[in-house]
Amino acid sequence: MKPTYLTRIPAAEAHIRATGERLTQPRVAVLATLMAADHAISHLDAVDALAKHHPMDRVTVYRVLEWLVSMGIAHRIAGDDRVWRFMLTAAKPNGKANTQHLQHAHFTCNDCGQTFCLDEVSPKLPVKVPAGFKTIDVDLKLRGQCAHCA
Amino acid sequence: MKPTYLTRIPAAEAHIRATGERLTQPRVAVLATLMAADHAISHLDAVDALAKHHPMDRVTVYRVLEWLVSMGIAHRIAGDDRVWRFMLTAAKPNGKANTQHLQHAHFTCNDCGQTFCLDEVSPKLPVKVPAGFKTIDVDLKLRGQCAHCA
DNA sequence: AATTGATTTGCGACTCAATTGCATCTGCAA
DNA sequence: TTGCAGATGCAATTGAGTCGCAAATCAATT
Repeated sequence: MKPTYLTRIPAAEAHIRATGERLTQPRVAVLATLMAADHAISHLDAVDALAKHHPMDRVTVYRVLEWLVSMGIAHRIAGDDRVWRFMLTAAKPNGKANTQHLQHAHFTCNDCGQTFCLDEVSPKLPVKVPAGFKTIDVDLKLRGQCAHCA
Repeated sequence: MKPTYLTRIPAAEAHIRATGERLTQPRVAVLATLMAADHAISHLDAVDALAKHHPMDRVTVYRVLEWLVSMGIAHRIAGDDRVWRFMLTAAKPNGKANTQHLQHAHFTCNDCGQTFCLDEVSPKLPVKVPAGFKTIDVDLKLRGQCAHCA
């Protein structure tokens, strides 16, 4: 069954409660929206999706998204169009759970424009940094065609 | 010797002439500025740097930068602050020429904020894409401390 | 050297994602 | 139930990047 906004609400509530922070309607609604998406969505995507079930101010959506990132529940991806996109930290196109936290790998489809999270990232980097450079964080971005558009 | 704006002008002129396109003052000045930088610079960085030797309209700088990218002379990097940064295609922190295909690997220093291009990128990707996904382009971004800030 | 015509540049106005300030509201604990 | 820190809504603002158009510039040709 495809996950929908409504079926995600209980899980969203539980997830937010687990943080120990305040449980608010906007937080539940935004997180449920994020959970219902199988790819990274922009702030505007979220506002549009929310308008149907739970309309709220754009600024609130920005702030909730930012809060979710600060809680480690979601992460932010810089798109080629200068628009942030957001995605659940654990979500993957194949539905597997997240096992590694060191690196992010994203795949953006040139045709439909959707961005997916990839797992199976090996800790071995294909690049050498110059002497004296110290790597702390890695972000790998692929572009091409997703399975749906191929 | 540290490359400066003035010493880069002849090389910039030659590079632009080699494209067969029109040789204009703004193109020379922007390219020389890019050549004088050992790291990726933003549009605003370029405008500020140019103000000293060759002030020009900020829109022109945008257009020249874009033109340099379309000519393959420079490339564009999406920063974490939603600002594009530009860099000579061949420039590397160690001065070596570009030899490999695994497109771009960049290193951004968390302390000074500068972005460098990395070479020695192997064509082996540390990630498996799901079945049906076809990778066309790759962009690898590292964050950490550069040699100067370590 | 002057003419011409296509490109490029400068300037102003504009777009749009994202942010900020502030008054009001709300979740939660006492 | 109440108090209040923290969250939300709304309006205004910021700042990178873009667009339209008139004026300037490059380079090919006479």
